[in-house]
Amino acid sequence: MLGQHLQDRGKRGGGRRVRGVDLLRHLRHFVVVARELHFGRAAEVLGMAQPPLSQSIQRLERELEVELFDRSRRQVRLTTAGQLLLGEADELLAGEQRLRNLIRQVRAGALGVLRAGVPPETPAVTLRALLDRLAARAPGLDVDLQELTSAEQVRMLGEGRLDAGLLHHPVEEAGLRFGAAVDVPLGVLLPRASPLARAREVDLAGLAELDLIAAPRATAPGWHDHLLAVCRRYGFAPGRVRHARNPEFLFGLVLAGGAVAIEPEALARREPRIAWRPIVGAPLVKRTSAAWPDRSVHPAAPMFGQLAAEVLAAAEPPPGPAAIAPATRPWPVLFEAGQTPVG
Amino acid sequence: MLGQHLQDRGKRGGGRRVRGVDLLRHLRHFVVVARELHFGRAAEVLGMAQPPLSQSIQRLERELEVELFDRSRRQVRLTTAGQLLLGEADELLAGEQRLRNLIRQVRAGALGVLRAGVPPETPAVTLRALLDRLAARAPGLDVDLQELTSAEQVRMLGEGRLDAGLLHHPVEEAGLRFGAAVDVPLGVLLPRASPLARAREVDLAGLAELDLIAAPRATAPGWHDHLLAVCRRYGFAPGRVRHARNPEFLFGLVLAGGAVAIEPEALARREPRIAWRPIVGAPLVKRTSAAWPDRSVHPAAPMFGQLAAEVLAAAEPPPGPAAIAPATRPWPVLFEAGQTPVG
DNA sequence: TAAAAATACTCCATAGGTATTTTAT
DNA sequence: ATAAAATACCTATGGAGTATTTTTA
Repeated sequence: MLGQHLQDRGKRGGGRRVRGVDLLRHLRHFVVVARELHFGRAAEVLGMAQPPLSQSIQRLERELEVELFDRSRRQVRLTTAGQLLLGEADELLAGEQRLRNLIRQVRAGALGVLRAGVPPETPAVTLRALLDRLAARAPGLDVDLQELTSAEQVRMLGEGRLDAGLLHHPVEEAGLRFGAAVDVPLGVLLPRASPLARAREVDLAGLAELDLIAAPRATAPGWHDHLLAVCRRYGFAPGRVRHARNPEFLFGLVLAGGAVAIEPEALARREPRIAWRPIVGAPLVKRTSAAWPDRSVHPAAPMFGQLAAEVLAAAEPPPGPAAIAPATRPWPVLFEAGQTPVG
Repeated sequence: MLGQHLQDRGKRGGGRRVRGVDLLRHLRHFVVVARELHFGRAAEVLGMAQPPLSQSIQRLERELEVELFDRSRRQVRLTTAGQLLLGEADELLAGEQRLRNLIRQVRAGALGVLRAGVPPETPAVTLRALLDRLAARAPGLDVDLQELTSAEQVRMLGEGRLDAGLLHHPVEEAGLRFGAAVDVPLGVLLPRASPLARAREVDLAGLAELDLIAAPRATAPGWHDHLLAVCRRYGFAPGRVRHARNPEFLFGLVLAGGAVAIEPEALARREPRIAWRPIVGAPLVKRTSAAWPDRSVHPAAPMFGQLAAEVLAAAEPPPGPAAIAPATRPWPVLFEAGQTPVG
């Protein structure tokens, strides 16, 4: 059996595929033919002769085991399979361009500075962990971390004055891409002395007539609207909304009585006189994720997003590993009988 | 100049690249080496010998003109560039899998049925146009169009009982992907006889004390909350929200007086006794886009999304071509000095 | 019969294999 | 001294070229 290349030539169910084809090259050919619907012109566009282009498409069709064009008539037409492939092929080729652009930017380690925003309430340990991990993963990258509200980050990302941000959802802005999100369950902050603090859980409807303490709407408008909408829906229509820009003032308002805040448990731990109680039915979570612009992406922005998600998830141990949001990668592989070609 | 292969061999700024490399193959190699951090083991995983793997990585490094690994010590380490490439490479390879899965599903034209949802208020002409285009682009595809509210669609998409939907934003649901969105400006529906209808535009604050007519919240919770939040912010706190499930009842409530609806202009055209007036500052648009599940994507779902966006945009002629939402493709190429490799 | 795609063949560089050398611990 | 990667060299095949044939409107 030495040196015997075992090439079972069974046509279906194990085609021999000794080496496979250069898929990206063939797809580049395919999209041009699909656009021109004429092999001769397409070959001209591609700067090659017509016969090898015909062969290239044939190879692709054999590789994918599907007919892409209908050449039964004089006019070439796309088959349904071809139509569907065209969309995916465009995406894949765009992905190749993204990758090459990324590398071009990063060449020679000239990463420069990543201007990144984090929410103002981020604890120092989280910042520290984030900076440490960035330094470990991308030596040579300078990180300019700034404390900014979600609204400020959205604005600065749009203006190109920020490369990446860590912000609170929902954000309706177009032109942004988001990394993995982390959901943190919210509860009610009460004075320990409050009668409401005696229960293990608090019902939002039971807060009626109290004021609500929240960051000013301009800080994160999407979140602010969502918070109020959910409160109202569950029967808590706050008499007034009191604005607190920092935790200290917020604690002061809570301790003064007559008002509650709805925040993550971690925040309450900073002030021993304040109790945190989950909300019945857990209707509110704060979703945080990294964001960066659609275009002119800083090469390290997605890495920042991934590390930020890891750090946030680690800072929120209680619900176990389930706290991490659905998609670690924005575009996961479809898990459907997919064998991984590996040669 | 006949047949003269012009191959300038300048090392930088135009490397000769007679044929280029099979990027996907090399990236498959790269990700395994990056995972194992050991060429020998990686070669074993890949089912190949170590020397060609070393060469493969070297070729990739030459192709991208960047160092990916630090082999100066006995332990192989990723460089910063390698770290960054790893993320993009994973995505690109995931894209390849998506593409191959798509083709596998579509092989032999066995597309089956696309179960698609559309909003109940969709006009018949729009439905007709959508079905016609789908039939043209994907002969052999059966489309099962159902009129469903946004909330129903989200639920059914999650349960796998729907392949694609056309729904109203915002939708916070995880596990969904969205196609191109279309924004339709909203205005106020008033009885023609109303004094408010005399002005060219209506100020939301001027509606105070009126009731608001809207679909029940359960129809599209995200949209409902957004609508009320914006109304309140602009000084229109409706005394009551009256629920109308269909246009006829909505018209009836408007004509009865004492209540207004906030809807697209197209809706108002169905009832001559009702006037449509834009809102000062145009603070409200209805954003509609197709959605489909993250995983187990029906092969025709993205095509449905694209066609739906085209049809919706065409049905909304006034603002010209600018009505189409930002990203036609979810992940556009970065336009940054990117030359398209075309050979 | 004419335009257009497919086939037949030739050539070369990439991608893989085996044997051996270099390097860092 | 040894594990591990790099280098040297060989082979085969995919991808592109030119010349020619087949096909359909």
